[in-house]
Amino acid sequence: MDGTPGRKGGGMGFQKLEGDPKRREEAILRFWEEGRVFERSVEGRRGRERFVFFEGPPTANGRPHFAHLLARVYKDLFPRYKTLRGYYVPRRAGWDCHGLPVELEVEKELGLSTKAEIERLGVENFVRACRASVDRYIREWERMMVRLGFWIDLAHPYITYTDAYIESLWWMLKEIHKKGLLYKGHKILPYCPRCGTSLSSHEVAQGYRRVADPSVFVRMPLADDPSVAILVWTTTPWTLPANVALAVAPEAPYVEVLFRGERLILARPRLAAVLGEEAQVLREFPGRELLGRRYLPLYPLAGEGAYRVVAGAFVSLEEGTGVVHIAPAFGEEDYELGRAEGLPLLQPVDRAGRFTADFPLGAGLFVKEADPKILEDLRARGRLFRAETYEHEYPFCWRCDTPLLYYAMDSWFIATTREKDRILAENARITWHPEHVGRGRFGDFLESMRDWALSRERYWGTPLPVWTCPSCGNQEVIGSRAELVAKALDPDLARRVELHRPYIDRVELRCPCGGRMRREPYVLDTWFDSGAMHTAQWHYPFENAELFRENYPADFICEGLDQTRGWFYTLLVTGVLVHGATPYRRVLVTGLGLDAQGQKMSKSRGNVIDPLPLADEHGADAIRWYLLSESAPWTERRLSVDGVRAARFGFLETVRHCHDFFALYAAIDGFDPGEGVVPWAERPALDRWLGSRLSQAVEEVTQALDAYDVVRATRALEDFVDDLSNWYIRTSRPRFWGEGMGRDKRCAYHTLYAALKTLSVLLAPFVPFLAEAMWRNLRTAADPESVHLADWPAPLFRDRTLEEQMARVRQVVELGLAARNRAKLKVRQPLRLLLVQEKPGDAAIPPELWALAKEELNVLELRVVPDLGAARQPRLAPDFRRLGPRLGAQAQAVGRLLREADPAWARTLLEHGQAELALGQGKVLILREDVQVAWEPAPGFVVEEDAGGAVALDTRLDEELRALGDLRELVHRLQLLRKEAGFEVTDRIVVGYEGELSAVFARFPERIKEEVLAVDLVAGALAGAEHEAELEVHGKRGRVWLRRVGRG
RNA sequence: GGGUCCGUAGCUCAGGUGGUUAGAGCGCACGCCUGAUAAGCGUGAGGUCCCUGGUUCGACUCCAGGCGGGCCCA
Repeated sequence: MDGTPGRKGGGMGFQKLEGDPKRREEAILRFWEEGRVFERSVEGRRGRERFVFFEGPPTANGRPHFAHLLARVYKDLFPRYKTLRGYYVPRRAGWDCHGLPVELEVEKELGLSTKAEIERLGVENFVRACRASVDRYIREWERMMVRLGFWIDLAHPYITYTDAYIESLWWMLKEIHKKGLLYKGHKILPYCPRCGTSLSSHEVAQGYRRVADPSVFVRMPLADDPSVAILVWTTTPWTLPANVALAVAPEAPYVEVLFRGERLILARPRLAAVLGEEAQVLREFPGRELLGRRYLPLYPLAGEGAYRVVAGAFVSLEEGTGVVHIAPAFGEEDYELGRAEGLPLLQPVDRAGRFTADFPLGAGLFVKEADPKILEDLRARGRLFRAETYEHEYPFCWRCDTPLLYYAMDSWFIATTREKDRILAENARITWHPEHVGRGRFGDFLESMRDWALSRERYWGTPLPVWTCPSCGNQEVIGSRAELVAKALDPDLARRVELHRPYIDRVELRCPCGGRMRREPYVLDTWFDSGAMHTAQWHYPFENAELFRENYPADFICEGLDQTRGWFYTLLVTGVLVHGATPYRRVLVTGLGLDAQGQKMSKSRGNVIDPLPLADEHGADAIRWYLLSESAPWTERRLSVDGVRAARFGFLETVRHCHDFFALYAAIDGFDPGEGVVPWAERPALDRWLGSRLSQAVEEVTQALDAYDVVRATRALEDFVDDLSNWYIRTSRPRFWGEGMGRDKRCAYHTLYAALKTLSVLLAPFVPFLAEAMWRNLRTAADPESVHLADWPAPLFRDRTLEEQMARVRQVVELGLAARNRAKLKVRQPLRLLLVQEKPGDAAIPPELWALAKEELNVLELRVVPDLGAARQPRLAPDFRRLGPRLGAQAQAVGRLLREADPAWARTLLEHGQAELALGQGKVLILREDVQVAWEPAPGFVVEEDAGGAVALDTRLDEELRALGDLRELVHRLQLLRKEAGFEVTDRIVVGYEGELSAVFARFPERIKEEVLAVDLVAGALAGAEHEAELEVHGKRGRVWLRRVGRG
């Protein structure tokens, strides 16, 4: 690695890891780049079974933020994991470059807001700006992906704006055309007046919002009897000028009522909701009686055939009045009905969403802004019955947030509905995580499928490859550049033209009739671009037929829930229509990213977190671990910086400390992993336990990842690291302190080494930087250079008995520590005895495991006993229901004596079932049944008990224990002084002492020398001392001097 | 209105197929340990497991209904 000032030890030169996440990760990034590690991790598996991953291309129109990372971490995790498992996992980046989002960004940049302004600037200039904008954002994304360690081939991405990509899209469209599924139609479509184009259903789906709209009831007086009015309801008053008919349900009951002096007609089921109880029903009749009745128009813009009542199958009796206002230009049902009924089509609104001169009252106003004016007018003319507001979901343009209008438009469609069954059947073959999205949300969406409105009247997009002859109406769908050249009037132009507007529009085709065919001036819905990547990324079928075949379908894709209607849909549809089968087998759906307040994190809300500074502060690994371990991928996530910090300090730093502990001693001892390996079966129980736990971790992580259960995998890793750090290393520390390299120490080294090395591989897919840093430090010359080039580990062995025994011992330790805590006796004070109430299996636990508990609890003896009788004493409570009747007046006195009874006497009673109690001059015979018993600790004992067991701690101190306590305390102080003096852990010293403490030095000279690495202890002041201090241990004062004599 | 998910400690979240006393991390309080040390550990306080009803010997868990929230669709 880089210049970490680690201690160089033996041959391996183990070092502590760089502690600063930014410096550590940047060093790893350099290593990866210089060593082409990603490329090698892929190429090294060439020839093995493939694991196919498709990258859902980010839209290159904004900077990446924290919420974007959510799917990204899983998109990186699984390919990395599969690579370690031995699969060949090539994966290329992709960039979604076309479409409204990009145009919008550029419009903002150039200060444009209408299509007219774009035309004035020139489409060529505009399109050039779009490409430049895309290129700029791609670089931002690349920067983020590199820094966070997302491994994907950024050098060879698929880019949707290239001619090659576009050519593949043309080929696909032609295939779809050949199947008769491409058609031009005239339909009512959701339309964005600001962008000047229609939108497809999956685009509309992105933009629903809850809004308050007017809720308006209007009177429509009958032409032949204006004293009676039909009551009509609408939430879009601006469509009223285009009204040409009213629709009723012919079979439903309608009523004419008297309400506050006027006569009104509405559906019977709506009466109570609209008019309350007040209305008086004059007559009831079926809706069909109203058919053909004429009414007085609000605005008489239409001529013949308008303003009559017609039948509508869709009329709802659940809202409004049961009479629906019909404006064929502004609603799909209205349009269809208008065609069927021969109603005129009024279109008083222009393409920018403003009223035309046809409707002078609102001329020039945006329709929604005209609402108040229309209402005011209707009120003044007595036509307004009631106006309220109404909260409902209304679609807005998913990009520019303009309310969408429904317009009758010419548009090109893909007849997806004709292949619906096929698409549904293919969806059934996809494994969804979570399962309910595929069946519920996505399945439902497929069920309600509509034909895909494919064309956009815009500029920066894949041009629709359809040419039409103005003279004969002949149409050609072009499926390749070769075909274009062959049919072009100017083949030379066709050969070199860029396949974008405005260039492509200059290419004209020769029509058999002799006419000059012009291109239909549309571009494609950009979702077609990304949805077609399964094919277009290879420039198939013009190139790479083999690659295409090997990579279809993908084994795994992963994107956010918002892609249900987006990429998941268009990918599936294009795949099924063109290739007849689903393009992906398994999909992992990630949830929305919210901010700390629970608001969706989005650029427009301004609540985004920039991942790069966060990565620099806590590390990309911390971001990853946070996202991966906190909760299931598909849950909605509140993203917080605190969570990232917690992931770092709660887990990653613990891992690093484990590694650094090893590195510290391995360097001192010159540990060589190739030497003196002791077979696992011959190692101490503690080591075998860790080996078994390690194997358990390997099993669990493997199973969990195979099941795509990431949280379970991270939990298994956290549990293992906790055991490693808080039990294995904690209890093994003294094993690393001794001189030389004895057998036990060797076992400890090899065990810890194996655990850390395997751990680094297990961690590699999750936290690739830290794992790499560990691996780089731990690997031998025989190991791959990078952990990401290693093989996934297999479990070594499991010893479940040993795992259970260790769990039991740790439980005893917890109880013992709790007892100490209760007794307020610090662990540094040695105690005589811990009694453990025996549980099944205890007898089989080997002494070396119990020894760990003794050590941890600092007791001289640990004894497993059938019961804790010796440590407890009974306390009696008299049962007056028995004593009263028998003893009468004496009962109270006896009761008092029983309560205060000597424990020894009480024990006799319990053992023999009866005992005599001295009462005054006489005696009373007390039976076992006469008392209730509560057990309390005997003097000198503390008993600790929980569901898992019970222990009793002997808390009595004698002279020896106190002396040992003094010793331990003194040693502790001397260690602190060593640290204070800045000595290395290997420095040998001489200690001088004087004062009351001399007694402790004199009593335990060898123990002290050993513990504090002293070669000599000298009574009195020490000449040339480097450090000197006043000490007090348990009331004994004194003075000590420390001096180094050389390194060990 | 329909689909779907969620509702568990102050916060963020776990809790196959129903089973003693509902957990973790963070935060808080108290303490411990310290040759991993600008680290580590333990203990404690803190819960009507959204509500109501049902099934059951037993429901956080299953069923029904409701309330609240998110996303999506009409």
